[in-house]
Amino acid sequence: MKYLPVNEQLKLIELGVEEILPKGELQHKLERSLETNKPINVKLGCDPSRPDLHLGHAVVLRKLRQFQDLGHQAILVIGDFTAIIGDPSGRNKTRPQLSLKEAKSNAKSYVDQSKVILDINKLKIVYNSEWLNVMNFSDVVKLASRYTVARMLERDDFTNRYKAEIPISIHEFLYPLAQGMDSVELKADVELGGTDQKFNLLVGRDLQKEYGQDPQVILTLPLLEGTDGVEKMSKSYGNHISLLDSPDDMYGKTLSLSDEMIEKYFILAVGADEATMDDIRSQLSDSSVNPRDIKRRLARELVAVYHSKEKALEAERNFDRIFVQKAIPDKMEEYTLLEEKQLLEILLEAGLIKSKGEGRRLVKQKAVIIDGETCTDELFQIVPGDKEIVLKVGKRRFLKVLG
RNA sequence: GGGGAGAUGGCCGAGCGGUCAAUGGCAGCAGACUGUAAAUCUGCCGGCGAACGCCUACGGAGGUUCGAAUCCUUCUCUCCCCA
Repeated sequence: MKYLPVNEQLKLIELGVEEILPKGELQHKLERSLETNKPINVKLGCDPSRPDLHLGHAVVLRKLRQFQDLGHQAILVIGDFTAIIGDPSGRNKTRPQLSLKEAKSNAKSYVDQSKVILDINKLKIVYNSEWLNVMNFSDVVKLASRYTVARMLERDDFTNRYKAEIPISIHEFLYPLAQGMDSVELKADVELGGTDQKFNLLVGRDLQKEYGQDPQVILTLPLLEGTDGVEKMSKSYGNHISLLDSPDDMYGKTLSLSDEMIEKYFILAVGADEATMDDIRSQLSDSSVNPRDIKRRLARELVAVYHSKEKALEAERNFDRIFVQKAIPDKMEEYTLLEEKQLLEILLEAGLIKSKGEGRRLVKQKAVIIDGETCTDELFQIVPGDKEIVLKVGKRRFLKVLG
């Protein structure tokens, strides 16, 4: 493997990064790697407590990919064991604990999805239950003795919860230690994570020192806010753009972002280079350019990254048809009607509404459209006929009813 | 071990025997305006039912009462103070 000169590697690595601690050490490690012609170990832990990945995860995954492209060894640690503890980071509550089985099955789909970003052939995938699940109580005691309560309480989230009199369970203190053991086990040179992971990453560093290892360099990446532009992207906040989202959804959700997020998304989600960013920034500050058009470009590029260029253009055409010309999409869910049925019944079965109560409300609010006509009758019946009927609920829920 | 406080809808938080499917805020949804932006305004916001209404719900289980989120018993959980 031929490596780039250290300063060039550093320049790339630093892109879009929040913090590198300590930076000098990273340079050191890279220099040594160059001299010995050996890759450095770059670790990224993932929490398989949710089965699907979104753009927030993509930020760190892309950084890991970058290390792969630079010729280094990327290690994806599936935190199947740590998921049964539940990461307390950034939470004001104890996390639900998963069973090892649930974690494993989530992990599977996680790895599948990460193929979009990572070079799976060069990726080392490990499960931390391999070493954590075999530790016995005395091993845990020994491990726990290497850290103090005061240091644990340095964490904001613990301090805040403690002050707010919100419970903190003892096992939550074990989370950073467990994650740190991963670094020891893997002899990680670098560990990546979101800024909310800083504490956990530093604990890994400390533990490596305790175990006589060369401590890892920690590299944190900014957290990407979700479509609401406020909270960090998370499925539980419902503000995420999933890597599995269809091109249409991905495009649409991107356009619903607030303008302030455009720049950040270009850097973190698209991975735009400096030249592109200069261009984006100058357009954003130019009052004659409508931010919407820059956002459209963002949406196109985003879809192109996770799907393809063609899909991106198609998504844009669909979007324009639906939201600009207010027409109907050319592809939509279909429903085959066998007998006369109530409209609400159909919508419920097709999943366009959550309950009939919701459906009634929507009809009252003039949000249900049948073939372009606003429906005002909650009890409307649909009879199977020769021609298809298009049902629309709200702005974006469509259903084609076939007779 | 002792003493005190508390557990309410997705979240925060009122209510403290009927008028409570439960004030208010946030989030969400729909409509208007737009660029599926922001801001703003309006409406909705447990389920079933065309509707009178019925069912489920104020940590769990019992009980008192014509009637309980509200009172009692007990269990579970949390926080605080003392040892």
